[in-house]
Amino acid sequence: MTVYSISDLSREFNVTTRSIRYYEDIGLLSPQRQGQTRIYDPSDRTRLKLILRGKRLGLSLGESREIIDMYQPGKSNISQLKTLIDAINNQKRKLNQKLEDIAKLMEELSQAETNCVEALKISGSN
Amino acid sequence: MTVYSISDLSREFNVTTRSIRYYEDIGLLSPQRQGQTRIYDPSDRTRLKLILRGKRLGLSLGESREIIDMYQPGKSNISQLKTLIDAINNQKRKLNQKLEDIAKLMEELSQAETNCVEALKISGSN
DNA sequence: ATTTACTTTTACGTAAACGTTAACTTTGAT
DNA sequence: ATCAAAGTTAACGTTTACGTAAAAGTAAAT
Repeated sequence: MTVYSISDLSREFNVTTRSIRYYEDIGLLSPQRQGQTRIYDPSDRTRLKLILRGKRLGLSLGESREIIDMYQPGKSNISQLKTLIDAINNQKRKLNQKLEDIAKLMEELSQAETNCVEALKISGSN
Repeated sequence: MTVYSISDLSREFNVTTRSIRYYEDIGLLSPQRQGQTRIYDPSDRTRLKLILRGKRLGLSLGESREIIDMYQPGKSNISQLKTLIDAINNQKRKLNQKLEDIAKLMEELSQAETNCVEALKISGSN
């Protein structure tokens, strides 16, 4: 069974140990302890990965928490499940908006790049 | 020539006037004045739209500024143009990372949704 | 044994991006 | 004329997500 120290994860994902402990403070992680020392297992590592992916997408830690919680429905009754499905579709809508935004930005950047290249040509250099 | 008041834009894009004035404070907008009152033209409106799109993508206001600046190369010499092209491609790389992240998240959410629907079926309801 | 590297808790500090009064002016409507 | 709605500046407050010591425990290596 693989385990990780806090600096293992810190190095692998290029985050400070301060951040990792902070994620624990707000309940996003809860590693085992060996005495005082934190011991992370693969599932902790996965959660951290999800948190960081969320960050890259501009999610707040709170939003990431919501999404991560969607993966473990736990002991849910029917109305809870329905609520969850709604929440999931909500997230999907937001993500689709982001896809749209990215597509537009990409196109505009390509246009800007073309303009630059043209300007370079005109200036007669390479 | 169309112009907008601050509350016009506030309503249209669902941001507070405080935010719009803040964007001006940090130099992202610079509307004309009619006496004290701010008057926004279509290009101001476009810039605001770009800022807000950046926010949805999780960009900081500084990052949005950088990108917006890419659209008006201004009076640039050759080495500046080359630097700009590099910067553009850098942004594109980041955006591709985001696309990847979103694709994974989407898939996982779909999986989570399927699990929910299955759980609902098993519980015999609809 | 002691240096070195890693870990811990505690706590104050900080940058970004606004929120929230307050106190005041301007302007269109009645 | 005056009242309400919208605009202004100025300034302090707040939340999020950590940064940055400080002081101390632990474990492996020399």
